[in-house]
Amino acid sequence: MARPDTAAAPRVAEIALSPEDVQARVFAWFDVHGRKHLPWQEDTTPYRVWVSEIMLQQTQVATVLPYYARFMERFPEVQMLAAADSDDVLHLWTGLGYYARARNLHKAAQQVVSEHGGEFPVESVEALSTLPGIGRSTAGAIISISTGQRAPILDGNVKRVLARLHAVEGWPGRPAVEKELWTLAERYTPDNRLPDWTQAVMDLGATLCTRGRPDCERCPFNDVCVAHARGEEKRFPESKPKKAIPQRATLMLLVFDTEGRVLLERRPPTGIWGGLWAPPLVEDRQAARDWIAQQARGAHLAEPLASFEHVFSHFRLTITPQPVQLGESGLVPASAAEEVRESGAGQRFVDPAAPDAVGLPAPVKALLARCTGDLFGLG
DNA sequence: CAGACGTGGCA
DNA sequence: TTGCCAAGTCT
Repeated sequence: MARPDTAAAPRVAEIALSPEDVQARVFAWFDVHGRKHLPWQEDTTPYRVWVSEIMLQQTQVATVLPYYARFMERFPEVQMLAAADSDDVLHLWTGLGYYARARNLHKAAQQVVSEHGGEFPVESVEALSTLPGIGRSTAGAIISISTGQRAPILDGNVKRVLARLHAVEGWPGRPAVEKELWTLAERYTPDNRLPDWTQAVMDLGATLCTRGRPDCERCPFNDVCVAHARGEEKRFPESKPKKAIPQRATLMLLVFDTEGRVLLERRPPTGIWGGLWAPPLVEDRQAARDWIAQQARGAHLAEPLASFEHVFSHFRLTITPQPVQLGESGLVPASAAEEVRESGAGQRFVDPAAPDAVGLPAPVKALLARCTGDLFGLG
């Protein structure tokens, strides 16, 4: 009679290969084509692997490389990271994005030192996952790479490989689909060579089974891959449902002191650019006037110099820089700047030419460079 | 569960 | 120029 798995479109198609066969092919491919000399592969302590895995979340290897080098030079051991000032950690993360990763990294380091005697709890995925910023996949990667214990991973690369190999229907962001992929990841995870396995499956996805132009010619599974057999490798994994992104607008107050330095405020610990430094952001001109009345008496607003649009994955932000002129003529009287400077904690002036001295969001850095140039041009 | 959270690369 | 998305986790 009609079998349900062929009558209705199956969510997951099976392949004519045992897990042992799959593992053997992956290892054979990895031995020839895998990446074996990335910086975090040289000395696979839990700490070094952990830092790399956090940086690599939603971030490509080429982007991470320089950040990882600077970070490990500054914080070679977890104790040094735990003892560091949060500004130093954020500074090293400037430009990498997803700054909650840096905040969690710092917090987790302190937990490892204070609650685990400086040793990462790598005895289990569950124990490791209690640290902030470490989810199931990152825990699996750290454990398998640094200890060799059997622990599956499911990052974007592995999702793509498995979704194509088994023609898994649905967007992997949906929990039900992700669950199917975890089941497959668990099935194929071997009992030996765990560090190689974890690196190999990610390499396969990152260098061969890529999103845009999968190189099926060179793929060790091109004879069994269901998506490839259907000529639909580009259709898997299915993409996220599109949604119109909302618009947000904000004014950025550019307050300068007599030395041409710009005022920064520390942004709230949560939300966009959380914990980083940026010029004060306000809703509208009235809020700008209120801010000035409170922070720098006697100042007045000038016209905006330029506008800047930054597109995040989930909203579009229009930033209109609002220079604040203090006093009657020229730029800023020292007395007024002094007033602002002393107005509260969480504020500081920095040289726009060297904004990297503190953690600063990339778009803000670009905007500052433009606007200060314009402003001084008026000079 | 669905949305929030960055940036740079690429077509 | 615009849209999509890359080694995910947290709320």
